[in-house]
Amino acid sequence: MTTFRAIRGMVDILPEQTPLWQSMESAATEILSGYGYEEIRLPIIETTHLFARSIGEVTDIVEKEMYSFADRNDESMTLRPEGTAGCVRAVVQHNLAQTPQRFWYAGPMFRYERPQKGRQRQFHQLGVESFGVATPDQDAELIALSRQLWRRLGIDDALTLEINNIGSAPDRARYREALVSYLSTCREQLDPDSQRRLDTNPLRILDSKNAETQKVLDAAPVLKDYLDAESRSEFDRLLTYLEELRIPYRVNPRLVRGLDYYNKCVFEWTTEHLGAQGTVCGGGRYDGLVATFGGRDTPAAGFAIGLERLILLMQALDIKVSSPADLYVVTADEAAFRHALSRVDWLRDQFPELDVVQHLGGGSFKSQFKRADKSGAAWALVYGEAEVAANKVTLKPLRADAEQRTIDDSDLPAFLTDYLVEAYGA
RNA sequence: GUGGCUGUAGCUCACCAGGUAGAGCACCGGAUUGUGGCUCCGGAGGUAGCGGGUUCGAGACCCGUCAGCCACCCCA
Repeated sequence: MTTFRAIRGMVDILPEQTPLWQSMESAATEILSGYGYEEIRLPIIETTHLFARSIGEVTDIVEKEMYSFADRNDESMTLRPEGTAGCVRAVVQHNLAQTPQRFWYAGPMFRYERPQKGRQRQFHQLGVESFGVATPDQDAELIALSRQLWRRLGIDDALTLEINNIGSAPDRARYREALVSYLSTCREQLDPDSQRRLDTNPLRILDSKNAETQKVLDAAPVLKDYLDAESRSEFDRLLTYLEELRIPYRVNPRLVRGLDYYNKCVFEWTTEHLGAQGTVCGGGRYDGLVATFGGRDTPAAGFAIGLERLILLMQALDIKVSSPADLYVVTADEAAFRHALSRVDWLRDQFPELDVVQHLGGGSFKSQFKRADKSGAAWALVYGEAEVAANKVTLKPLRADAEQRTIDDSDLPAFLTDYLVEAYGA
């Protein structure tokens, strides 16, 4: 007999965890719709070409991290490693961005990496994308929105904003040339990874963690000196907006994102609490991407949140949520169960907001009450022989320190109405 | 993909020059027969990740493999 396990890097989210996920998701969707962002749902599989084109042929994601396979028609398909490419594809395909648009989506992403804390092969992202606004007020809104979410979740203090201006594509091309010619003179002093990147993706050398490499970089040309006046003044405006919003930030001139489509403002929210995988949220502007997918030239910006990392952070900060039941129904025997069945069913119709757990599987009153206690329910509804005979029900408080009482069936709705007001202020 | 550490009950972990496994929590039952939470008593649950080797004998030693963790790398 073979036993099965989830495959490497694919993680089950168990019922114990889902309340935390749900509370995080509902906070996020509330905030997003509060800002006027609309949900868009996209396929998990796209053609391989779509990702290679947008993320970049020589990026690590495309070179070695994609789950790609030939479908039955021998076309190369890929499980999406990120969401922006598919979103932009949909925007172009359906011509959605004739006027400015705000979208969001959430779902699983796939990258073939070595699993680690905060890094899985299937993980979940919440993506937020906006199309059609070229000015930095859009970047500021995206950052402010994310900060609202951190506040709502109670993790605001644990996150810091890093931000950088990587300029326009032509700016970066000129800088790239200067950087390559400088680094080529001291190629020997670079770590092997950086040497390789010199030919493929030189800007990524900037955020190398290698100490020797960083030393070499200290004397390297600075990206900022190659930026045009427009992107500089836009970046300054963005910083002004952030100050207006009282969002602390750190300008990190070596913050370079690993996806080729970014330009101008890029940012990351990072934390110290998660070890090496400390980036919880990352994004920036990608003004050229819609056009490279064949759409009308449309400015755009967005970010993605790593949801597992958010959950990990909430757990590190000991943030808990729980939603125990309201009522737990205890019945003495088969006859009492049958008696209670239609009454409980009626209750569910009349009070849909109540969480009612009915005890199943029989057992002694004692064991049923033990379960009732463990369910976290506020009240036990007890149907015993006496209650059934007299059309009554016993209400036993499980949380509060009070006496149980027995009331007529007909008084139960009034009791529950009062309970709901008391418990939820409804 | 590279290097290091780890892998014993559902969970957190112990034991032992190598002589065929234990604790706490959780779970189930009981302590005058219609009542939980505390306490006490009892019970169930492990082919010691998997495969191979050394040995009279291995969970303990060796090799392989799978998985997790940490760092690199990468990014969310």
